[in-house]
Amino acid sequence: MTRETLAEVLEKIAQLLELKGENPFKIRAYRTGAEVVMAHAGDIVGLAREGQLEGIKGIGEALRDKLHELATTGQLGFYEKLRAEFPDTLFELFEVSGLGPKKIAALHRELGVKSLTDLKRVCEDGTAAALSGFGEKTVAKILEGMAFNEAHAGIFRADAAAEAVEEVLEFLRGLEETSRVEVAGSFRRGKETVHDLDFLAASRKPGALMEAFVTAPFVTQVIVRGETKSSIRLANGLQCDLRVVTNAEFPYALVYFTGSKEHNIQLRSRALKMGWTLNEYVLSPHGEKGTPVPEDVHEERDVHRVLGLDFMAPEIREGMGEIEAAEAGTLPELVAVENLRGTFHNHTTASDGVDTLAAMAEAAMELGLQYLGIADHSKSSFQANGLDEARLRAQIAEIAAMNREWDGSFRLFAGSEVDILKDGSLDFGDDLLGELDYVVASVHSVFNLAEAEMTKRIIRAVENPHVTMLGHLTGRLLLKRDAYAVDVPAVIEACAATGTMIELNASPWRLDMDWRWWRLAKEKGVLCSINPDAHSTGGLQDLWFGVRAARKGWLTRADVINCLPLEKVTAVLGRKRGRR
DNA sequence: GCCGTTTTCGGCCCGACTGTTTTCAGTCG
Repeated sequence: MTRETLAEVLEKIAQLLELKGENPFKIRAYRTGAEVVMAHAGDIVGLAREGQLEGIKGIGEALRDKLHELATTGQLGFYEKLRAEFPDTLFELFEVSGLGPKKIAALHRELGVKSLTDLKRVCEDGTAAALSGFGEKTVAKILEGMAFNEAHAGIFRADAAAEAVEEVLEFLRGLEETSRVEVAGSFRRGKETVHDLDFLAASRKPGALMEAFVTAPFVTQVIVRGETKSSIRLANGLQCDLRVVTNAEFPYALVYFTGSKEHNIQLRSRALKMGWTLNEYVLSPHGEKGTPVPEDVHEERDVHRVLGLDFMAPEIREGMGEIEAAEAGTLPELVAVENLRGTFHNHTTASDGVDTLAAMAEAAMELGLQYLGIADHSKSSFQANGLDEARLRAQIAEIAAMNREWDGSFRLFAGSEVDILKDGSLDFGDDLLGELDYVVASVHSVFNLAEAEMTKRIIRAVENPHVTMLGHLTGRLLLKRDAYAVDVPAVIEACAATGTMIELNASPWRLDMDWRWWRLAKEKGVLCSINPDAHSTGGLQDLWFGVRAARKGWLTRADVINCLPLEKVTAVLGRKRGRR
């Protein structure tokens, strides 16, 4: 029994109660319970088993008993009984944008809809549109939502992929048949989403290695089983390919299977010009009077070296000028996670975070950071329990008091993630914004403006001298919600003109602003802030995803404000206000 | 279903938007 399972069952119960149209506050109690279970600092599973959940806020008598039953027996009668009332496949419908519990319940009750297949049918044959509360537009929206999901089916965010990578790599590294193993493909290149995972191993006993791989505990399906290549599927549906080569082939194979395709094409044509032919296993003389092949190739960087190139980090291998730069010796020294000295844009229990100010600070110190910026939501973000003026002023005072305690060894910066309202004005007045160490301005509402209007709105916010940085520029949620319409280059231009930084939101759901825009931003002189948008202490770890995206955008430590040490960062935070 | 206290039950986060309605329900953030 794991923490995740406990929380999952509570969340599932909440969904089932929604379908039944239960009291919304009871439903919320189960949701809160699930969050509390996930966020609890101690051994929540052990406590549940021992019946020691007393005194945990959000877990009352009923949830206490249910968690105890679940932790001791692995089952929960109440849950099983609820589940029996609806088909399991009905839950797929919750993933469709525009469909909530009421509509799903109606579709199930009135039309016997049990699955996505049923849903599509009743939408297309007109029966859904005839239901009370439904209409043409509703049905069109549902079909649109289904099409979006279908278009993104089989794609996984980097966080889900990262967990799988860790598990598979650990397993493969533990095998005696494995001499070397790496993850390759788009995951290694730091892409924000992946279709599948590519693993590459070197071994003298490929047969035994393959056998171990296809019978590993994480395998739910063997798709292909061969001597040098096998494909399996994990429980979450992610496909993992393993290719096994010899030690001598490994550097070439790693280059080849890391890609990208465009990068590889350019590399191969470069090899041709030098009298070689390059494939996934070897570099060999090309044609009659081919060039003799260098022998000292043991690592990936040796492949680059013999081709007359500086080492190119996997993240920049997108065929976007990296080979030319590697030849000229002008590749940037990419930012690394160890370069980060602090970070901005983090939430606490004051708004919608699950950990306190003190806990967040503690976690930042444990990560070796020198400072942490707090930016809870502002009052218009009701759903996130945004702070009003009085609560924010209280938080500023609380932060000041904590900073006095630390005596300069660590610092919290008092900020706000202030809502950019529909017209581009901000949720707080300039007087209050002026009391903060820094301000992140973000759009959280009215996503459906026309591009010109949205662009104008954001630029107006950026022009406020108190806005230090722009939060999650496009509002996208990967695989869930597209970016709203906005002219990104125009916003970058405005940020450059006003001395406003742009956030690289490191949450694996966002990774916004997208890596494809950072080279333009850098060229314009816009500073980046890699922000985890952490809603818990664990969320600070998302910085890792942000750094990967920053590296894909060719950013160096000089381009990222939170690489600055504490003694230098304050001045840069205040630079925009100072230039008025 | 939880919490806090008024110690036995009432309050629990709010507003915009959309589409279906004709005054509001559902969804989303």
